[in-house]
Amino acid sequence: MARPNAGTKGVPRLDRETQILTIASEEFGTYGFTATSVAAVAQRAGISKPLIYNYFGSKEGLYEACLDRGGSLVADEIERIARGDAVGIERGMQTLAGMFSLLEEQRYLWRLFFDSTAPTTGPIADSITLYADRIGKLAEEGVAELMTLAGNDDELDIAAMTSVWLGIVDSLMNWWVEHPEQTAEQMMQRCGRLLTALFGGGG
Amino acid sequence: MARPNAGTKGVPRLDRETQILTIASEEFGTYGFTATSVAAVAQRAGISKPLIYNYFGSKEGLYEACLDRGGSLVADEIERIARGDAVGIERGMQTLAGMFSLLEEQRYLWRLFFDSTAPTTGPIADSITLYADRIGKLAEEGVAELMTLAGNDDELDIAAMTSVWLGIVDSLMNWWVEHPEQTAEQMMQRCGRLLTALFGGGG
DNA sequence: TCGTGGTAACTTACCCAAGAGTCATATAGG
DNA sequence: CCTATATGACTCTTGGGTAAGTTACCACGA
Repeated sequence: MARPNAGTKGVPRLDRETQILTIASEEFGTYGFTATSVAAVAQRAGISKPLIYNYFGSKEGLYEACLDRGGSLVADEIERIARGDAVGIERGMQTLAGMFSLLEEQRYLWRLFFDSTAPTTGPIADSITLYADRIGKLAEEGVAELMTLAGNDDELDIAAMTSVWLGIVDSLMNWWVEHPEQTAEQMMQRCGRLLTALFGGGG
Repeated sequence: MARPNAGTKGVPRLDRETQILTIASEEFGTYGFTATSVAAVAQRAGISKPLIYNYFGSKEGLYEACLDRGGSLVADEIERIARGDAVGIERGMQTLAGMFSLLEEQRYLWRLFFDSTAPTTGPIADSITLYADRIGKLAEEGVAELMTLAGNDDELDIAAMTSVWLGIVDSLMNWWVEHPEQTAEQMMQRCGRLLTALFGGGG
């Protein structure tokens, strides 16, 4: 039977994998794990579904590969900033600045680790936990420093504040996704003004 | 053919609808629109799937009914607080207090309006927009007041800050869901301490 | 230079499970 | 006997996953 194009493209596996991962990350990050279909990724990549299964094994395998690529990127950057000597709010602002400049061209990446539609058991959950914990741990460390400066070392307070901080980053990332024309630099300046308003407006 | 229990329960329609809505709201709020199955709701209610379709027409109809019940509840409360004379951070804290005491027994309700897996077109999207806008508008009003006090009236700044504020509420609600033993009163006191730490720790 | 066979890249057409939605029918009570 | 309440057993679509085959290219011996 005629099978037009079968095997005619000859793209090396690594190149193809990279292309698929880039597209898949964007789809997963934009629509979430559940709402993303493997067929849609294949179509956007201009290839057929089985090729993806051939290279990544399953939808979960594909998501995991996306996580591994994006996770190291984000976690490494946050770790780099954590090794600096900024503390309290200043450390938070520097982390934001790092995220903005790192993710300017792939803002959706942030959402991969906080996707509520991803499986909660199995290898994906493990991988998410790995990176979310790595990110969360650094966040908690920064928050704990801030709280200590204020004389508060209640564990639940720190946990709640960490959750709030991650929520703030999440909100800003989502807002940024919805305002594609905003540059990383503009976002950073905006955050500075918001902070000023917070401290000057009603406290 | 034998159909055990068909029609034997005799529960009045309104009672049954209320029971279904309570269960469905919890499922939708906990797992999201997509991940919730009508069959699961039916099973938890101890009835069959067709009865739900008979009363609510479709899965979307069921979700819409949940939104209508929960939306008025939440939006009314926030509006009540907005009519008070608190401004700036104080208004934010009062809104939080209102949410905590209103939703103590149904914390998942908050998530109904910010469910990323819900349809983005059709009647559901309209209904979500209706309530999310009502809530979002009040949030924006409060944020705008705060910003004005600080001498900032940039529209994008206000929009971003509103998004952050809603993200904060969202984080706190999610954290609360994961800490069922915490009372509304404890949450409120915790928020007070977090605010203190923020202003005392690194600004 | 020319087969020729092995392998990497790739596709069509299918299977199958899950879940939304429907139909025809059954029971109880006024 | 008529209506409201209720159900078992379907259908149909969507989407993850697979079997089996096709094409291009390259190494290698005659």
